[in-house]
Amino acid sequence: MEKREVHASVKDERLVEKRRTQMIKGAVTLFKEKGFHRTTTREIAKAAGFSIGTLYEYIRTKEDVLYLVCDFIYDEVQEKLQKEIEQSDGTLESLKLTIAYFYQVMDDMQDEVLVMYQEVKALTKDALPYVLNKEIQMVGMFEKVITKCVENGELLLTENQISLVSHNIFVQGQMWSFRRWALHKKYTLQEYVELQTQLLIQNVSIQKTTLI
Amino acid sequence: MEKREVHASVKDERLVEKRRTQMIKGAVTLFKEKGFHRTTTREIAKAAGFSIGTLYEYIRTKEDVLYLVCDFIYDEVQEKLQKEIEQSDGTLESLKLTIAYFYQVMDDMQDEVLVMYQEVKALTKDALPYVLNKEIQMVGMFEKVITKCVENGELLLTENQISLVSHNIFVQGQMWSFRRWALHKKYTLQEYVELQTQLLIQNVSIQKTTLI
Amino acid sequence: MEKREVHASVKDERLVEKRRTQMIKGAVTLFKEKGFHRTTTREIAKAAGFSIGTLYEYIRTKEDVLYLVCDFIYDEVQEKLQKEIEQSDGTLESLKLTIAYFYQVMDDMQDEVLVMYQEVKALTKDALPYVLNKEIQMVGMFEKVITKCVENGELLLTENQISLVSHNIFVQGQMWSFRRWALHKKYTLQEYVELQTQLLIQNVSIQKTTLI
Amino acid sequence: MEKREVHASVKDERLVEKRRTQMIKGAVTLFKEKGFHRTTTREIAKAAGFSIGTLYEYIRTKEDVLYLVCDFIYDEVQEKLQKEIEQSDGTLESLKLTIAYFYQVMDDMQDEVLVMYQEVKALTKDALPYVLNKEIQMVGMFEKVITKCVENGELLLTENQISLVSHNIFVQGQMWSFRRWALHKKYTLQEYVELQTQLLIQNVSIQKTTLI
DNA sequence: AATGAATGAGAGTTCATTCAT
DNA sequence: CATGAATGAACTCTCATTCAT
Repeated sequence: MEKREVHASVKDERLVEKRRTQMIKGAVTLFKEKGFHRTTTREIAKAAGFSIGTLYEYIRTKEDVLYLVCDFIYDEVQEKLQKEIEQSDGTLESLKLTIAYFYQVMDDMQDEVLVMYQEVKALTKDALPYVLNKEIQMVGMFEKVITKCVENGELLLTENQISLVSHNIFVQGQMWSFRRWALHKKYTLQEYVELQTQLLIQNVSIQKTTLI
Repeated sequence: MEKREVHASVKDERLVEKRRTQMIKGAVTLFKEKGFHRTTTREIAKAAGFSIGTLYEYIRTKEDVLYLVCDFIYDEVQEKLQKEIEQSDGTLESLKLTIAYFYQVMDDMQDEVLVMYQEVKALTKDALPYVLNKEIQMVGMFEKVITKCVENGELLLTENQISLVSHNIFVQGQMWSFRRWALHKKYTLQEYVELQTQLLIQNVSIQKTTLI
Repeated sequence: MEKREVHASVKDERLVEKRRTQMIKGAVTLFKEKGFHRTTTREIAKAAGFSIGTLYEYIRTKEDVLYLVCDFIYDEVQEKLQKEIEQSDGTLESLKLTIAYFYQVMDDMQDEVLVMYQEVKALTKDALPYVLNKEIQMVGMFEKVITKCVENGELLLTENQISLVSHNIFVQGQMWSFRRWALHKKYTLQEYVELQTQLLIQNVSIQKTTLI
Repeated sequence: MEKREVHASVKDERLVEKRRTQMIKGAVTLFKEKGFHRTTTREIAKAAGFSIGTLYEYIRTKEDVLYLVCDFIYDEVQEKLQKEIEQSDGTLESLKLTIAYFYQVMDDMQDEVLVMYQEVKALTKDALPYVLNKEIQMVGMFEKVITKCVENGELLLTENQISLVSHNIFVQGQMWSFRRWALHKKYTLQEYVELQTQLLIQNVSIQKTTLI
């Protein structure tokens, strides 16, 4: 699925890139604080460091900002994850590392994740498919790694199970952000990763020792 | 934690109850469709079947509606769950039934769950604690059932694990609503319950047979 | 000029009288506190000790309340003044007493005077003439007393002067209410009366001693 | 006492000044006609010649308009009076001229005076002290002029009397506006000035001739 | 390319008034 | 006669968007 183009009046691509980066950075902070709907375009412009007039040289509507923010966050997460996943070799150990890495990214990008998670529904109908597609892609990445493990004989899972486990991993990564009020009190990131990994993987692995 | 009172100008408690039910019902439909922020008070009044003036006889601000909706949904879910959980006897079978029942409730109340899940963050700061407390209570209910199983020797879990598993169950219940675009395509509710239960419980149970 | 009739649905004249007295009393307190426009009909009803529905059994519009309040205050002041004035015998001494008495009434009815003075302009166009007429009557009362003094040879004033002095006396009586923030700090009522009387009367009196 | 700043979103000070002048002019006309409470913000905007949105670029609340109006009128009156008073040389003649000039200003600004006089009480609690202070200042100006006359031996008045006479002058100036329904029928401005001056000054002056 | 003043549709909320009980 | 729930017109204020400079 191709990227939705956000119209800019300004021609200089370099400048567009630069301004949008400023914009996204400012917007994330604001959205985290007060949510998309309670944030005004003026505030976004100000946080980005330019005037309201200038803001509208780089977007068409306020929702474009939200789209750009979501798009940016997905890309960021996906890019990071991609690199990690390419290194995965189908061993249980590498799967664990991938998951740990993903949770670490979720922790690093807590604010962004929270914003995205809470505000996607505010996207217009025509931006939604693109965004859902992104989610599918990301879940797909986990599916790929897990499938490798299964093919490798390290895990015993049906296709349906693979898919659901992937969803679970993904959502539990987000959970670290959106239920931080409960989880951060009880666990450090390390503990959280450790526990979730135990619950998710160890138990679905082919238990060699017990089988003997 | 005591309930936050929402002020009503109308004295007749019966009537207040009745009107608020109408209001909540209408509001849920609208919030599901367009979200809290895009729904106007006039639309809420109309959906509830009375005039804008009447609406404001039963609430003080628009956010009161959101609070009432959230409060109602929590109570509904909790009440249903409570009954089920009281019957649980600490066997694995009854735990499975409890989870299945919870997922069924989540399915029955899909719209409500989605709304609540997406709009809680729109609540005013002073309503949030009450709502988070509700979540803690509900997670606590699962903790209780699971603890029973552990004490019964049916499961082998540390306290930390019990807590996390409870969070997972709860979130995976909501998942069925908020990721329905992905999950409902792949699984029926029965399959979803079956799969999640397998992943969650069977693997953490004390595997009697394999231990022999 | 005849009294403007305020319509009441209730027939029992006694009751109407009673209810309106309650109403006026409550309204004065409220109007003093927050002004006519910021006072709601509900508040008036409550302060009067009955329901909003009952309030509207005794008036037709909110402005009727204001009219009744103004009418009541004028009547009260006028009645008191009338008695005093009838006793006036055209001596300077009795004029002074009349003025002192008037200022005393203004002091006793501070709240009412303030309300009336500040809210008359809120009266509907068709109530205004009646109210202005009341003012003319009251000024006229002073004119009469002063004229007596002039005829008695106690004062030397033209008709124009008599009229203006009467206005001055009247306004200076109100002043004691509406400039209380300044005057009450500096003077007691006695001092105020003394000083104003000096300035007003002594100096326009036929100065027998100095003429000798 | 420093001026209360009324917030404007617009930066250009010149423009703010200009727009506010338009606003005040329009508002005075409307307030005179229907009073502050019966005038809507839209009407004010329209009378000022711009949209409701623009109005709110220059004020924060409707009450700001009232404050600006009052502030403007006080400043206007005070400025005019200041110039006149500086020229006063302590002779009775110059005092008379000052008073005459003040009454002339009150006549020129009839509408404004009426508005201010009738609507000050509608100001928010936090604007009131500033406004009362203005009144004190203006009364103070008269006190100064009269004191000069006393020091000059032209008048024989105690301090208390000076203060009260100043209040009287001030209120009688306003009277010309707020009792115009009675006074304008009977007197021309000249006559009014003449009569009030006689009553106020001639009689408190040291009557040289009669003392001989 | 950047600015920010201007716009006005539309939002939340209030409250005088009515009328069935 | 008394009540108070219901009504909706009207109000203040906000804010996404435009466009002349």
